[in-house]
Amino acid sequence: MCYADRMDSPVTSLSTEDPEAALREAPQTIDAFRDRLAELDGQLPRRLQQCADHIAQHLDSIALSTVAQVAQGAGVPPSAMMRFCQIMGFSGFAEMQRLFRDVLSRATPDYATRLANLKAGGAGAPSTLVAEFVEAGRQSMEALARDLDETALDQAVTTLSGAGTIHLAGFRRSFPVASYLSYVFDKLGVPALLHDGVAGLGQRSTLRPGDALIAITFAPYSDETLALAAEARARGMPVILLTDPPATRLAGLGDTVLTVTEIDFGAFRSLSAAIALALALAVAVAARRET
Amino acid sequence: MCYADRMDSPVTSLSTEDPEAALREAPQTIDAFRDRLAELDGQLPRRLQQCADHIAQHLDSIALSTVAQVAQGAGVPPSAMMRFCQIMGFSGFAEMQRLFRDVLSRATPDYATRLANLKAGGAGAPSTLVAEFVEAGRQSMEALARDLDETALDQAVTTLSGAGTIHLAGFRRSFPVASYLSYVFDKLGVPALLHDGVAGLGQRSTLRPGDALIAITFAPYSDETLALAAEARARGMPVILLTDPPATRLAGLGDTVLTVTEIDFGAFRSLSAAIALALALAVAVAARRET
DNA sequence: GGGGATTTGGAATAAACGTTCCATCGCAGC
DNA sequence: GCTGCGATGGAACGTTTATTCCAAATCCCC
Repeated sequence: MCYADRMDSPVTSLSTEDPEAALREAPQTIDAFRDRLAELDGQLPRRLQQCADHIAQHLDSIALSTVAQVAQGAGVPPSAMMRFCQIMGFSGFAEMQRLFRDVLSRATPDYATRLANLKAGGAGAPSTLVAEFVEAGRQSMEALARDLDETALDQAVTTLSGAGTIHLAGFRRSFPVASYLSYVFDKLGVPALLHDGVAGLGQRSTLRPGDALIAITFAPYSDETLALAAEARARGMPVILLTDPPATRLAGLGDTVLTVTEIDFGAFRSLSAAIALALALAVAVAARRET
Repeated sequence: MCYADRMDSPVTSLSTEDPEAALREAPQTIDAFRDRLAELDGQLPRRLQQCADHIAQHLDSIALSTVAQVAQGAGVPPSAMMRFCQIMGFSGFAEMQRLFRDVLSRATPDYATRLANLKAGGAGAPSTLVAEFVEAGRQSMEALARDLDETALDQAVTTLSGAGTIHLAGFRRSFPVASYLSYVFDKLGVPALLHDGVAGLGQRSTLRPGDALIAITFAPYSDETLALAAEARARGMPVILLTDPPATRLAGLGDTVLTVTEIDFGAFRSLSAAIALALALAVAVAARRET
């Protein structure tokens, strides 16, 4: 099947003085690790390919698992996993694991301790609140990375990069996101219009053919935003909805629905994830417009 | 096996029927762990106190270290560390470590993998941007937790909870933060006024004795915000500055200076940390006002 | 279909690590 | 100063975990 050893068959035989393939240095960073993984992909025997596939999808688990566990996860005997580690350039599993452990421990130098100390300030103390919001924000970020719908995002970028003016709608809780988008689009030179509802004046007449709308609203949804989205749709404009899951009630309102799971603390949400997604959207649109 | 006899063996060798100290169950969460640590503090023999002190300040390192390493860090022989684990209620170091490992692995289920996958989408791809902004936001959050000046925060809360109306100033990049604060204060029933600069109208006349100002501005600082802060000070109002470090240029402008290190990606910042801090500030102020 | 080479799985081995035990030490009360 | 008790440190032990090795299986090429 994938025995491609007619092509100079490099890789596995680290034996002699093969100048081309042998003597791989062990990856020093996670990125280098992934590069090596990609490079090896497709030219490995079956069991080793299983190792590679499984590891590629469970990078995190390496730091805290034993060979036996990782091997079982990949459906191979431990010895196969050992071979795989050596092919990757490490002396063995232990050395490979050290790479991931180092990253993990450097990622949180004293973060957890500090957070715990802040929390220990006592219920209601300002520093405790900061800790809680930091925690919520961090979790929101992770949820965003985990649950992002790349297809929907790509679609949104495509739609928006082809639009004339980009209209921005977001009230109440969502207004900060909308206003930041407005700022960012302005800096990037993308025509965008923030519907801010000042003085109760509508700006509906600015919705023109060829434009698009980004509507940002979280449950309980804002009537103004929904109305604006409906109006835009009625005029045949594409609508990008940025909301929280499940977006069932809004399904008919947007051509593209982007969802972010924002972890609340108390009654307030951090907006971190929504802003990060909005920012990425804006920069991607600007980049595609320029080309 | 060690988990089995945890059930029937009454924990450590703390004598027999001591009703006060004995029969400790092992902490199941990090918070419970810290509680137990605090409870034990001061009533331990010298070496064990050393263990407690060191561990309290290096909670993170437990998950990825061996007994020998932790013991060496605390300056005690491994056996002392073992005794400490048992006094904490665990069967041994392994069981204690499991608590921290579980937390660590649950904290990042597949986060790192997912991030790496997103990044691998190729430079400029929307998902790559999301990954970058998520990373930036997460780092900002950690920086906030690490560098928070609790004294300044407490001072700000005290000042604001005694104020009449709270004025909010933040333009351009800082406007989303200010507007969110405005929303939150409103929901919390705290009188607050957002200086939004609509139509170039000033709102300076609303600055009244007994009020306070929260001015949010990041380098390069916005002139409007600085001017408003100066005006407020001239009228004898307390000014809370929310800015990025170093705030040297602003030192004379605010009675209390709160700094957040926001990690940028490209030319844009996530605002996550600023919003988290602002949110905590608002909730703390509201809580103190009610009492 | 047979020969040579590679791959595979599991058993054997080695290392690391956690845990326990006991002799020694230090200290408080008598 | 002696006695008793807890604390201490290090060495010994047992378990877990990584690693190696080799015989059997598989595959490719001729």
